[in-house]
Amino acid sequence: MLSKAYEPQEVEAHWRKHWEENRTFTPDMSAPGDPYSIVIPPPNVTGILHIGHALNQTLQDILCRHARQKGKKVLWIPGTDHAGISTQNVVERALAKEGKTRHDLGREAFIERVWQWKKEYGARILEQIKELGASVDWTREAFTMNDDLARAVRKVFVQLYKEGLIYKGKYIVNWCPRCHTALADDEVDHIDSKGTLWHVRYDFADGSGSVTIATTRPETILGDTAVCVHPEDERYAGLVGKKLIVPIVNREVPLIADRYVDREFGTGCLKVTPCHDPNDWNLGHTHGLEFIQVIDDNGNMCLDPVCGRYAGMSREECRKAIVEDLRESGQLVAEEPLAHSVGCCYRCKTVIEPYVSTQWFVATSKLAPAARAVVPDEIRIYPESWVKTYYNWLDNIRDWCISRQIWWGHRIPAWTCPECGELIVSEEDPVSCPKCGCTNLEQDPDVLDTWFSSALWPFSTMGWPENTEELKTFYPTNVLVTAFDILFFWVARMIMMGQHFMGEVPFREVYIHALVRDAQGRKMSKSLGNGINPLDMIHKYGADALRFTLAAFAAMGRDIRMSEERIEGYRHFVNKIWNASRFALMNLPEDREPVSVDLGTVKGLYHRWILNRLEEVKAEEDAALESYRFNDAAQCVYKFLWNEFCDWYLELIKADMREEGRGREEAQFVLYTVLKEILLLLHPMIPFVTAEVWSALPGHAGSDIATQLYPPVREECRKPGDSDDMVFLQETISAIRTIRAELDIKPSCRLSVVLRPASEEQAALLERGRGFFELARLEKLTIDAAAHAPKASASNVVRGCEVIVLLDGAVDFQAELARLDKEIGKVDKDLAALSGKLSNAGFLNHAPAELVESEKARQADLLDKKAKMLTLQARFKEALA
RNA sequence: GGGCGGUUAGCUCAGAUGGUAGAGUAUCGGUCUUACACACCGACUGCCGGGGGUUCAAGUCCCUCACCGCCCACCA
Repeated sequence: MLSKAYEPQEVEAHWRKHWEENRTFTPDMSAPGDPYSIVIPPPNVTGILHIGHALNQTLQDILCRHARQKGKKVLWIPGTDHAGISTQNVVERALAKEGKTRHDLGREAFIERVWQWKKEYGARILEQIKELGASVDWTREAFTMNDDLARAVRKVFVQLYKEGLIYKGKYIVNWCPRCHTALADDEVDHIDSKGTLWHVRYDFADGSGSVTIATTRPETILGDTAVCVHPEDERYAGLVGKKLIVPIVNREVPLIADRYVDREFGTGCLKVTPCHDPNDWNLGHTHGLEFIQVIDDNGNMCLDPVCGRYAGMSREECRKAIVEDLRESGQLVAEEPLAHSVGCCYRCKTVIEPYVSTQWFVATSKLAPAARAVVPDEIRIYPESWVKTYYNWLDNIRDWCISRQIWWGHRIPAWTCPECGELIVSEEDPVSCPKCGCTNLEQDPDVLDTWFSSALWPFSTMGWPENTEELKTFYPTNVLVTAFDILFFWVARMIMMGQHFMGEVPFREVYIHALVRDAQGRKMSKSLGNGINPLDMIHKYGADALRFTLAAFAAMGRDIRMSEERIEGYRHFVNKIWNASRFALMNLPEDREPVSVDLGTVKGLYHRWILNRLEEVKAEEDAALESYRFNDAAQCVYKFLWNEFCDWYLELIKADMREEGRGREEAQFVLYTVLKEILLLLHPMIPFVTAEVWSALPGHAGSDIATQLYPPVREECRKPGDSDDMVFLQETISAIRTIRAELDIKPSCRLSVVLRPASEEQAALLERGRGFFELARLEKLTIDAAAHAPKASASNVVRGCEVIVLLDGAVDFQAELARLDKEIGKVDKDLAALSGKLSNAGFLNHAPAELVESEKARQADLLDKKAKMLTLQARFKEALA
């Protein structure tokens, strides 16, 4: 027998182990069924599971489990990402504690150290994914630095190089002086900050006056090689072409003109430092300027003589010193505060330095048009609102800098010959220079951007470049589930690579889910310490409760504000499932399935009702999941189980269960059927408790719900008419309960009730449902249209049927009067709205006839109700008089 | 500077294709009615951000304003 309250820990551990040992989620390649596949967005090996992962994986798991139920052959590939910069940082920090740097170890030893670290901690995040219950195929676990993925990376690199889609060149790139590496444009975070705009006077060389430039970076003055204005700026008309003297360094530079300059900003006059600003870099090239580097790769002023006394200072120190010097020399004309955004390293938040260096690039600008064209016809993005963002990014894309000056990552497969300078790009390590035969080749020291290997993930994890069974069966994958923050880093690049190398998009659909925020709406982050740790939640409330909460709040296109109370709330739901199941098990045969009965012809109205509702819910959930409306799926089953199955159905069959006979057999079989199917409906969202209960069902020992199919449609159980009859009976019972509660009559006090049905049919229906009124705790029930209404009675009207509760002297008569007034007031309010509608010719002429009819019926019903209630009220008053 | 999203019950949020405003939680009242107090029965709460428009009908579609939040962008 199941314990009284659900205790998740043991149950979850048991099923996790069961599924892993039985390889339940490793697809049988020879099995029939359409393939369905997802690749997991690989979390960083350095990472620990945060709530965003939990959401991401829960949603994928729901889709996978549901697909299995629909008879599909499902492959969900797990794995991790080597996360170049961030992993290197983590290991470097560990080294720093030992007082060492990676340079003390040397490249090889350092990489060895990272692998060691990965071995030790890399499994941690995977363990955490297991705790969530993710039904991934653990036999196919992948890692972006594995040998087979490395082979894919090399092949892709070499081919793109040969096609001219990868090139090497000297450009100005985003440089993190702390991580000591180049970064891609999208790895730069722009953080708003308060800066200063300094206005500095530059004098003409011929002594004929001056211009004033505005800059936020005076330290780069040392590298100025021009001053630029807009060609049509009248303030500077006739001055273009003259020479100016750069302050501090006294360099003579030209005043040039370019339409790039914004006349409105600052003084409309711009100093040009081609080596230290991407725009100035462009100006430098179009105007043939001199390129002078003044800041080094550590963010310090170059030791080169050009920096003079500032050499060796940090950027910040130099800025201060130069401002002071300019102030002294009188060339600082003005300074004003300026709010602007500063580029920062997305990993360490250090201010980015634009830096000229030799890097490798992917010509994404050439790959972008094809990637753009497949949306929305070949790839559908949900919610659709992200399509625009996707287009916008691709339309403005610039080539992707893929080389990183770090050690941890896929080393670039390029070698240079020290003898003749030949550049060799090759899948296999070359032994000698094909041009001069030199054997002393040097491999490029850089590694690839982490996202380069991630971009291949959908096919590299399936064994590409081999033409594997997996690829043949499961590529392209069905859907990619991710948060929007990596739409660009990852999704767009996967599409490009998939198209280029597989000749086919990597997935058919993209589902962009919410970002999980804290209760104040802030992004959860380690630094804020506001994260809800999913593991804590799992340990406290169970994985099922966490998962269901995430699913229930995963409304499309909105962020989720997560708080612990919600998880606690849904823990109650999991417990409810447990207890409803316990009740069922107590009332079912212990060792065998109940005798089956024909569900299409069961007699009890409540059976017909619950079976009909079950059909509706099955269809509803299926439709919701098919269109990624996880919250709708969660909510419809939630309500069905709690408010219909538990609150009404289980209560109603208690009477049947008391004695043996046909009634009990019917009830047992319907109960058994409905419970089983509810478990199936819930299983994708709530895998553990459903698995446990399933295996406890009679005749189900050893059966695993995870391998069961979605419950089939039972057309013969669709009986909306019976269902509505049942609802009428429920409304009648509720009316009695409301009277009891509002008049403060103890539940233990059994009531006498008179029902005066509005029609023969209603009378028959009430008679048929007579037994249900036990739920209102009655002593005597009279069903008779002609029955006399005793004067001392409380009343209400349900669908024309008068509900009259006999009162003895103990009740508060004033309370009943007030209650009647309130009730009549409600009716009046509805009537007012309705009659307005129905007296509107527009409504009568334009609205669908069906609607007009039903509104008229409602009006008639309400008028009838009001009349009856007024009569009852008058009678009641008489009794008081 | 572009683009996107939000504004619904005290709180946190649902409300696909326009047709009587919902859930959890909180609050109030009652109940050990033998599956569940992680429960049950009932009650209460809403000019659906402001204004305008389309429509017989708008929380839902259009315009506009306000305030929040996010994303993108080479404002020196």
